[in-house]
Amino acid sequence: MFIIDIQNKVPIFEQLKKQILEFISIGILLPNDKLPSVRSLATDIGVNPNTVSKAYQELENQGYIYSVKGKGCFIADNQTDQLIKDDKLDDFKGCVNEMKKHQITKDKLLEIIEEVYKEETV
Amino acid sequence: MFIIDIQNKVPIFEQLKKQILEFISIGILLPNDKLPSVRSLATDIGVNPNTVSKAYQELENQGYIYSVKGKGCFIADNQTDQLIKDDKLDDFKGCVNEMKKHQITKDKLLEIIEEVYKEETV
Amino acid sequence: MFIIDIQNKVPIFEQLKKQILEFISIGILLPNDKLPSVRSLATDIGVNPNTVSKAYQELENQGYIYSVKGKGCFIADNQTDQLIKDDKLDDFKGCVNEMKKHQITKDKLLEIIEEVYKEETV
Amino acid sequence: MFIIDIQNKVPIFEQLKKQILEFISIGILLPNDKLPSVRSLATDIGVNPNTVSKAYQELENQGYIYSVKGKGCFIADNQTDQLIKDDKLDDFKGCVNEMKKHQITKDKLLEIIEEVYKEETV
DNA sequence: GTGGTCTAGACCACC
DNA sequence: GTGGTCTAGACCACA
Repeated sequence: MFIIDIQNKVPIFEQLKKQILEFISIGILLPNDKLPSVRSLATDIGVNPNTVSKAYQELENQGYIYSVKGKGCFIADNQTDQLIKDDKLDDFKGCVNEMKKHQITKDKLLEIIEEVYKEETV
Repeated sequence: MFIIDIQNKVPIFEQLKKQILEFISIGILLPNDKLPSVRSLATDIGVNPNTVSKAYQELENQGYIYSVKGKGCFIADNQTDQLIKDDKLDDFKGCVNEMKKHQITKDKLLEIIEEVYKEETV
Repeated sequence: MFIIDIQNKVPIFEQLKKQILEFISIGILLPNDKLPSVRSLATDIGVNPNTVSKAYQELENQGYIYSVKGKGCFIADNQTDQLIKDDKLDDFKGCVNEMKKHQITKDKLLEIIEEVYKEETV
Repeated sequence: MFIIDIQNKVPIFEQLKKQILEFISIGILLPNDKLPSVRSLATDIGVNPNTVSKAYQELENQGYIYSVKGKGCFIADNQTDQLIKDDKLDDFKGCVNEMKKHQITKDKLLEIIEEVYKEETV
């Protein structure tokens, strides 16, 4: 289910977080769905349990999931997917600002958006 | 001329690289222009010369500048500004792909672009 | 395993890079093999860890190895040995061109090649 | 007459030396020919006179040229061109050894030599 | 434990 | 003066 790339510079726990958020955003993980246990997920993707634990803890601190002692971790229910999308849009805005700083024209950006959204989803 | 934020988590030498690339991209630094010397820039922005040196060396390895022992560092002359913009556009494309993955609509993105490009440049 | 000559004018980190590339080329170091840790190698060959680190980082930037924080450095897996050999052959071509410029005859070169390849490997 | 590339990593005085040796090797500069004066050559190619002087001094130390006070520098006459070619062949031998170390086959090298020597001289 | 960044201060080659 | 290399020793993030 989860794919992590050890060669990638972004830390493993961040990759995990990102994928979980993506699944929530898309609707694969719904509010109150149970996440895999730290230990099982760790062995599944071949990483240290501490790493999975760190990802879960950060997600919990940010309110995207909640943990129940002795039961596991679950997706939070308060418009989580919308919060995630807002975060992502903030990222996008930052990116656009970068482009503007480099004096890249609006048209170039629109062109790229058209191109990306025309492609079939893989 | 250069502003670095020592508190920021992004490494100082990366901040430096980014600003130099920005200046090239905008046209403030033109091909064959001389960059400040390692030592002078280091004292200017209050960091160790090694840190500036690392930034310069990485820029050189990436072909954006060239260094001449005993003379200084200079902006490379091969359409450097265009190469930088292309790199940036690649970043943007990656970002748009991210948005698409999160099932964010094209309209949202267009909206944000309009918003950013309407603002006065600071 | 690695031998560096501190007297030599070629920088230590370059000597290191060269030997690592040689080992990859020969097949002593295979894709995804782990390189010695920065610190252990540094003490082994009696240099500063920063020096080893610089060698590793340059090899990474050039795509020959990849590093994972908290785990170590590993040989890259994309036909790295072939890429290195191609680089070397480019060097050779440049060298032959030099000889031609100096109006050295082809026969002289062939003679030397025979001589070198006849010798026992040390 | 002389072409120096400031962007090149090899020091200017080395580039100069190399070109003078090349001209001797080819026969453009003959024994007892006069080399341009340090100052005139320096202004011609736009470098510091010290740099030209250093090149000349090293060539003199190595016996390729001789200087006469108040008159200038001249090409030495004792089989200079042959000495240069021998030096170059030593370089070539070193290069071939490098190739052998990387387990590159003799055939590959022969192939490249054929290729280079088939080309028209530019 | 690992690699990555940074400082302080030294020495060298080149111009 | 310039950039390039190296050491010693520190601190951080990641696993």
